[in-house]
Amino acid sequence: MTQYWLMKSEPDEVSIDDLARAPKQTLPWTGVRNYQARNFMRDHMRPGDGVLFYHSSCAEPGVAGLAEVCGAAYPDGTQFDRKSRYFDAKATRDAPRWMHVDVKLVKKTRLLPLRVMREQPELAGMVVLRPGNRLSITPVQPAEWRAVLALLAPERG
DNA sequence: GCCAACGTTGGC
DNA sequence: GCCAACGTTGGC
Repeated sequence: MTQYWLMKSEPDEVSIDDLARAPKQTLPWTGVRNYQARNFMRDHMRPGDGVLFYHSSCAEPGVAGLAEVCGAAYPDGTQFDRKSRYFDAKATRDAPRWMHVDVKLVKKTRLLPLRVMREQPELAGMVVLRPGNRLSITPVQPAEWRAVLALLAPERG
């Protein structure tokens, strides 16, 4: 059964346009260094799961597009790379600590600002909107997914 | 740049 | 295993 997720990315690092320009419009979701977020990718994501691609830590945070999970989780190469800011000295090839999935663009949408999302009663329960939430990957309920898609529908301008 | 929230680390 | 200190996230 398809599940839905919200995945945060800083557009200065990886934006929805970067995803659109990537080969096969697919990028590996590297650099996650939080166990809960890793566990979502490793244990719960399935190919075809829906992803809200969210821009964070920027002038206008919000949902910038739709994407989907493609493939199962596999070890994050950056944990072994001494030159990477994501290097993890405690990770080994035999016992990798950090796993990630690949994410493929479905479509870039107009921006749905966080500010607008907060105004929607049907989105009030979204994990990402909870005060103090810092988790970079959060589950999205089917009803929340449908509500976001409705808010992004072109006829709503 | 501020600061609240919260995850991680490490001493005990 | 507790918990204080510290670092990071991320909206504002």
